[in-house]
Amino acid sequence: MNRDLFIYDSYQRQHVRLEPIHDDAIGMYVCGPTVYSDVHLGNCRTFVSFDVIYRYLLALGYKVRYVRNITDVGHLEGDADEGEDKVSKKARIEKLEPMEVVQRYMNGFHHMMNVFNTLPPSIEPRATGHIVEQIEMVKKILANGFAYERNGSVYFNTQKLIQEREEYGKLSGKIMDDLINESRTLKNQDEKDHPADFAIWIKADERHLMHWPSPWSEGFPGWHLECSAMSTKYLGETFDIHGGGYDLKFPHHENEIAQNIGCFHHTPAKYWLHANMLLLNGKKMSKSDGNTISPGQLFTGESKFITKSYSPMVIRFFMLQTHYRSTLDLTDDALQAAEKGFKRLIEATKAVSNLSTNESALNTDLNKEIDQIIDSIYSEMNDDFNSPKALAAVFDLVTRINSFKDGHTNVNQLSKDTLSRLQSEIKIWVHEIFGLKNEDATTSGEGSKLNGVMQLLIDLRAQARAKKDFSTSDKIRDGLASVKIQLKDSKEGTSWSNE
RNA sequence: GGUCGGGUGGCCGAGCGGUCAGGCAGAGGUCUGCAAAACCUUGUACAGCGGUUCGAAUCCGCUUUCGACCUCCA
Repeated sequence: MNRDLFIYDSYQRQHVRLEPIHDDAIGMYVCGPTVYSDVHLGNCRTFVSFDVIYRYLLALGYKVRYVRNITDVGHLEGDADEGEDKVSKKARIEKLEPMEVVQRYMNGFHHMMNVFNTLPPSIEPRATGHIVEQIEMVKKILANGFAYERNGSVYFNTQKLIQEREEYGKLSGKIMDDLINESRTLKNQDEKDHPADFAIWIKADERHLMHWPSPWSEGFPGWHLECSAMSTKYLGETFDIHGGGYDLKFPHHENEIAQNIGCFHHTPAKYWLHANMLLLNGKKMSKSDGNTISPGQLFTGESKFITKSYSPMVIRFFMLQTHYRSTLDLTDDALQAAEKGFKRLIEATKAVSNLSTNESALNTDLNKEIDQIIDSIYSEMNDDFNSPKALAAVFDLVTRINSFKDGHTNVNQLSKDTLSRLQSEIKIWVHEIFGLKNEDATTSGEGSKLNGVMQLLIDLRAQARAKKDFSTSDKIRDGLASVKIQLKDSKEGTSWSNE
């Protein structure tokens, strides 16, 4: 197994070789969603990106513990620490229990992750289930002198961290002097010693529906604290990979690093990975100016930004055609192109199973070429999970498979070993690593019935064609076309596919 | 205003010092009863202006433009 994997670490700002802390096991923490509304399509891209990373690490034979949290308390509205808790607010407005809000949107999130065929994480901890751990962490940070209490709330002392460790701001590229000086004029009315300080425990006012007892007040944990507490609990004080969206770099990840240093005197993760944003027609998605589209709208086609509906796997394929660290521009044209490309990929993945060789025309050069292409898929992916390049190599195989299938290239040039490697590797890549599944219904019970019906029609049409009864054969083909089933004639007979 | 990251052919997107990205669309061809599918061949590119280099899409500087985060303003 080729584990010569290089990744781009946002913290060091360079490509580095992935060297896990423990030889065969990797701990990976990815910041999950705050469940106070429907999943955003941009979130889906982030989680699909990390899903492919997770799947690839598994394919390399690593034992991966993938922890992705659910934020169900503590994420406040607005920038400041005095905003209202997002979940709490939604619950108040809709007159629901906070946990009803959480459950509803968490279910929706899980459903969408399933629709996009992402693997569930190994552990999916919730912030509200780890209040005790968070309180313990606040105690430690206080004991270490990196936090102070004001009227029942506890704040992290960023200035002390800057002075003693020259650390705060490193991940996000903030300049410490700016953090010290520029923000000094703002919001002096609150109880923090310094505007850059942030709350790790917040005293609940009467509006807050969710609160817990603590040594400082009846309150709730700050948003950033949950990730520090839960990653430590499940992955240890130091683990391999910490991931999340680019927009979480500051303040969320920066504050997380601060908390871990304040508590354990070192940063939590060896490597930081950040997935880039999804744009719509060249602009960021924003609900306020209407430049937004939901996964549901994509699947139904009900949006002014698209001309038709697109299936989840087409969207997933579309996402994989771009590197996870690049912004991705969603447009109708691009989706249409992705749809056709995806279809060709899936058709070839199915067709490869039917190939067989008798080795009567062995061609060592060709066998070597196929082997090299397969190896290159791995080496492309080893370059910071370069899925677009890996896909390009897979398409090289697609062309060759189709050529064998049509008889343009003699399949008997292949050795049995090469063919079986080709057959298994393309399925590993398409289905297991890229997580793309065949969306045809042919594998289900109804599907196999349909297969029988289709075979009958194909046979009848073949008979008609043999008798040069083209009006009958065309009637069958056109009739099927009108229900979106396409017939494809080839030397080896007729096959069919949806759309 | 600050920090960081981008501007690649008709569209989306890799590449980041010298060699083919890839997908989709376009053109020509093969196969086919006709189609479709598939295969083969093929054109058009690196925001602009300077500089470094034997050689730059790739490095440096400036200009312009876009995005993210922060800030400001509301």
